[in-house]
Amino acid sequence: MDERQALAAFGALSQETRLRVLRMLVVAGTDGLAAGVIAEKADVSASNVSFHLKELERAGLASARRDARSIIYSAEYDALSGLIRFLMEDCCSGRPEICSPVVDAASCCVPTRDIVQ
Amino acid sequence: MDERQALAAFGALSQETRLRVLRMLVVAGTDGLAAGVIAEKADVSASNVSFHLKELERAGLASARRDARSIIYSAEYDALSGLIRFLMEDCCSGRPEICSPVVDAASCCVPTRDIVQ
DNA sequence: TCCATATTTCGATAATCCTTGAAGTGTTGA
DNA sequence: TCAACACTTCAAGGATTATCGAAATATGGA
Repeated sequence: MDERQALAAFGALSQETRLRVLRMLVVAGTDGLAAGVIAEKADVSASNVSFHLKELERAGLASARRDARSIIYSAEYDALSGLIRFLMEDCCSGRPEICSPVVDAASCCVPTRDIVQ
Repeated sequence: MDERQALAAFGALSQETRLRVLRMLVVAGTDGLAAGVIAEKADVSASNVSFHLKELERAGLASARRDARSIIYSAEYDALSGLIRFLMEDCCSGRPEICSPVVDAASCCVPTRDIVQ
């Protein structure tokens, strides 16, 4: 992830509806969610959710595929973890001790003793 | 870090000058940098850098203190790591396997075997 | 084929954000 | 106290972003 992509991603996440939608998509997993379902869950109009989904897509944080009449959106996990790594590079550069709380938080996901190398 | 703070932080980081300035501050460490130095490094006008520094401050990502004629800005590491944790919660919620690349990246900072508890 | 469904695109408007230069505030040293 | 310095604030303008409703596109079923 370069600066350009990071800027786009931060921009995408800086809007309330979009942040909520992305979180929905993350929870929904690889199955994704139809645009209509997202609109309903987020309580916004069809055209508005479409606008925001496009923004998330443009930023690389979501992707779309058609399924019959619906268009299914899903989170781009690689982009999300790339963004986290981008932030961590900032955070850690020159100051390794800063990141330990983050690493602690990460340990909720993957037991630290299982990380090899 | 709640949604409100995260939105503000993402907004702050979604602008090129601000992202660069924050990275400078992170590298500069707790000593921080004077506004004038930042302006020069970032190649923007005094009033413009002041505007962006205020935004970073408002988002909780930087703080200011006066030192003689200068105003010294420094990165708020807690906010930064809070933001990373916020993103990780999103990323991991329901999908623990996603975070492993992030944890790998984190291991560059703190040797995983040193994390106790 | 025709209609209903699901979503996107468009055009207009409102809102927010960024930039600039000029004026203002606080600090130091002569 | 006055001038220079370091920075901030202000007001105005331009640029980008968000929202809305209406019209357009694509799909599936009767």
